[in-house]
Amino acid sequence: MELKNQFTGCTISDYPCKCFDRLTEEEQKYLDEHSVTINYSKKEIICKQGGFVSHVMFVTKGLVKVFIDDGESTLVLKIIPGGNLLGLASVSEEQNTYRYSAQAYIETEIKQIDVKVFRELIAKNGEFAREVIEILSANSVQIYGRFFCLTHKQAYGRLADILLCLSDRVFKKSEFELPLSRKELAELSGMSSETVIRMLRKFNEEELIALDGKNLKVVNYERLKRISETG
Amino acid sequence: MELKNQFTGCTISDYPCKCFDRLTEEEQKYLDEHSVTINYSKKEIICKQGGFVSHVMFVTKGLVKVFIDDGESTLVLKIIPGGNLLGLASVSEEQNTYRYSAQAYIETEIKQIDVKVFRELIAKNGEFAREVIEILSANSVQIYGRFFCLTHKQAYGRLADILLCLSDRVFKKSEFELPLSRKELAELSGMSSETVIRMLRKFNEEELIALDGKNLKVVNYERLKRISETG
DNA sequence: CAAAAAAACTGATGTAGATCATTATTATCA
DNA sequence: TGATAATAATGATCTACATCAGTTTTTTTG
Repeated sequence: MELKNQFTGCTISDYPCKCFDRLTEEEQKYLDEHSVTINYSKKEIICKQGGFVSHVMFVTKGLVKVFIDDGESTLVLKIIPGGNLLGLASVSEEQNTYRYSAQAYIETEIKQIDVKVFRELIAKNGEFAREVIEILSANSVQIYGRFFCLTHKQAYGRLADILLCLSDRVFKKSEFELPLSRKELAELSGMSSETVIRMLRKFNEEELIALDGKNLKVVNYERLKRISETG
Repeated sequence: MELKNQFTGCTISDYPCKCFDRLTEEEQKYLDEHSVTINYSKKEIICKQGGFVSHVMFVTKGLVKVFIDDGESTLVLKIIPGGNLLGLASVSEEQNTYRYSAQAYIETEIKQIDVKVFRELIAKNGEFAREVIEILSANSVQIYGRFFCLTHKQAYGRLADILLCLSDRVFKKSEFELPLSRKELAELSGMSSETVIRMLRKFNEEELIALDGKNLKVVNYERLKRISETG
């Protein structure tokens, strides 16, 4: 009976990017002709908040941090693993500048798609447009959840959320090597790195996780989930 | 030289809703035939998070609060004055339930548009689809700003932000009658109502605003702006 | 219009998590 | 490979804001 909604602070949307399936073979080819693939190494900036938009990007592989900052502090909007679009909001003609920055957490491959071509295809192919709208909508929902998480949950819950997100959606296994530093993890869960460190230790001591340096294993999924839900 | 980006916690997007202008006369008529206008009085719920989606809504006049909650606390995503779409994310077929609730702050008139018809028009009319994408993108940008504001600014800055937003975008004048209670104002700026009350008094004492009950006047716009920017 | 309820206000107290200061460890590089 | 820098870890302190507990004012309603 109890209707307890839950919002995960999960940083990625779980809606798969299917928009390219909607293109005809010809359109696919046209798009490919106006695309180019680039590699970024760890820490490299992929696009900069405020800079002119020229491309919509597709993350082929890797892991990308999408964030905004005001010169003093940083808010991570989401992280994008391979198989997802990046900078989709830029298809908007009103927004000729990027509203956020993107940076590679690890080695990352990006397919840059000419934004004009992308726009053309939207106007021409209604099914493609529809799928783009699906993705934009899913992005909104993801942001809402993360927004709720960062504003209304306490630190333990936020950290639990991020760990579950990494395990469930990014690496898709219970044991993995953390590609993020404690500081990056802190930024991601909206707290200080000292707090992250203390809380990770606590989780480790209570055997919710098994942590050894960068190696992390989710041991007690259920309790972690409960912490994520209760705060 | 200093590139100091600013994010307003402003709760509404300033991008005008122009999508209906993209419809042909015939399409307009078709849409109107599948729309209906409803009036809501103060505090009435317009749609409920989790409920089935049947309509996209257009706020003809009034003021609407869009929020999510987990049964314990509430996060106001945005407030929507007359002239804007509500529940646009619902055009997504994947999301057959509302991801947020909406409630009237004051007497509000809503035009309900059959979501199926709305979707049809998107698939049929590329220009319409493009404009819908514009709006979705603008919404994202607005949410990012608010997200940043609520997570990174301190209480004085958040409150200043909201007051400026009300003055600049909602009422479009420097003196107006607050339609929100202190509690609602608190919810909107992500703090307790006691804190709102104390801070409003402080703003009043320092003559940044002139406050008398529900009547509010922005006196020192510049300083309020500075407070909103610095924290 | 009196009584009840809700909203506004005020002061006192508590606390989650930031900040600061320092040491230990790991990674980087000449 | 040793020197240097970055990251990780830990304890002590500090603070912005919430929470609590109460009073006053305004609004609602029978």
